[in-house]
Formats: sequence, structure tokens, C-alpha cells
Amino acid sequence: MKALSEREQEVMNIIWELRNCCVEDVVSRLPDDPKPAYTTVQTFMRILEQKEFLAHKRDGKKHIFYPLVEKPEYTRWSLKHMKDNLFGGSAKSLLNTFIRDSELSDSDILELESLLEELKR
Amino acid sequence: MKALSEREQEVMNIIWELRNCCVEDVVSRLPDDPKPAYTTVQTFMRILEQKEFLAHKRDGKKHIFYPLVEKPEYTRWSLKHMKDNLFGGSAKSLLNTFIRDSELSDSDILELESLLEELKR
DNA sequence: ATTTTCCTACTAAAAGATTAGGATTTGGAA
DNA sequence: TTCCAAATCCTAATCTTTTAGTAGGAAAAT
Repeated sequence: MKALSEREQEVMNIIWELRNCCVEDVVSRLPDDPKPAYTTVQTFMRILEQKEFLAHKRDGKKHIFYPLVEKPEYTRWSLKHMKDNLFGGSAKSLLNTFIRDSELSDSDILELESLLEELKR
Repeated sequence: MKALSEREQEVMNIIWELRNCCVEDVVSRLPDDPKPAYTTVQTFMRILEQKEFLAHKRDGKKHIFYPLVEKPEYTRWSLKHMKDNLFGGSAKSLLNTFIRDSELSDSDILELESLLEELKR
């Protein structure tokens, strides 16, 4: 697994949501920042296919793309990467920083507590 | 604040640890992956200075570098970035994924529980 | 005093990320 | 079956990141 660049991740996020989509679907969901050209998006999808994050099948004259790597798989990898690079491999230390900074609501805290309870068993 | 590239972060991690250091100090702590050339590291430190992550003072013929941005400041920013880009801005969702994946020990869990207790007040 | 060493400043090139124009293909309508 | 609009394919320019060589100057060694 290799880290995605900013744009690649933006494209993958859309594809993870849509599951099966063509280039036009992705373009139409990108914000006007400005919106990149159709062929630009197409290039990213080709690259993501080379990196084996995507594959496609044909439907008439269109290519329908779909994810090969699932989002949870990537987010896990990505969090581990951050843990190793910024927190010396310590999950506890990452959690400490993040929990303190996140301004969790009381109900969020209760939910986390019951998640922790569950993990003890 | 702007994201650091892989190499930039590697350099900053060393400088955050050493606090005050010259180019040579950083070079000597980089692993042989292979180890980059002295001038390469120097270039990164110049760039990090342009980006205002570092500054330097003179000591004889050497430059002594020191951080302007502190590590906790950057890790916070970085976690927020990940939360927004991969978890749709939801801290709860990031925590859920991370806690489940982290294989926490029982004592880690107890520590987190008391941290959460503390936050309720 | 001259050579060597060490450090910085400058320059630039290779590799990767981002962007998009123009040529080509093709599915399906007429 | 011929033709067109729509989509892909190919190519390349630009920007960022990563890499390192060379020149110059100051201090240290001989």
C-alpha cells in the first residue's frame, strides 16, 4: 500500500461513495475550486488503476470504475502510518492527543466508554 | 500551516527531538536507506526555514537550527486534516476505527477510561 | 603562508504530482 | 453503412519534491 496524494484521495473519496461510476460522475461531484478538466480527472483514474486502487469494466462506450481497495483498509493503513511517523508507534499517545483536542460531547464520551468496555471482554 | 512532505517530516522529527542542531547532527541521525547527501539535508532545512517551521542562529561558521513550529502543534493540525479528509470531519468515527484497530492492552484501556472520565467534568 | 578541511550558498537536474489539449476510437442513431 | 457525438487514449507542459554537485569563504592544520 502506498499513500495517496491529495487529489488522488479526493477522487477516491468520491468513488468510495459512489461505488460504481464513470469519469463524468466524479467530475460532477468535484467542487469548483476550480473544477479540473474532464481529462484531468480521467488521468487520475488511470493512475489509480495503475496503483491498483481501482479497476473498470465496460458499459457501452463508457468505462465504469469501481474500488479494489476499500476505504476502511486505506484509513487503517493511513492511521497506522501517522501513528508510526508522528507518535513513535504509540497508539496511546495518538489517542491522548486526539481525544483531548476533539472537544467531544458527553454522548460521544459515553459511546466511547461503552466501546472500551466491549473491548475488555 | 501546510502539510510536510515525507522527507520534510523525517527531518522535522529529528529537529523536534534535538531542539538545537546543525545540518551534520540531522544527517548523522538519518538511517542509511541510503543516507542522503549532506547538501540534500541542508536543502531541506533551508526549505523548512522558508516555510517557517525552522529558524537558525549562527555559531562560529555553523548554523544552529531550532523549531518555530512545535510538534504538538503540527500533530494536532495533521490529525485534524486526516479527520476532515478521511472521516468526513467526524472525530467519533476516527476514534472508533482507530481504537478497534489498535489492539490496546487492558491497562491502556483503563488509562483511556480515566482520561474520558476527566473530560466529563 | 599555503594547503586542507568544513561549512554555507547557489544551481540544477531527476522523479513524482497535477493539469489539460488534441488525436483517436467507437457505440449507436439516421 | 456511414457519420457524429461522446468517451477514451496519448502526449506533454507545469509545478512540487527530492536529490546532489560545485563554488566560495573562513578556520584549522601543516
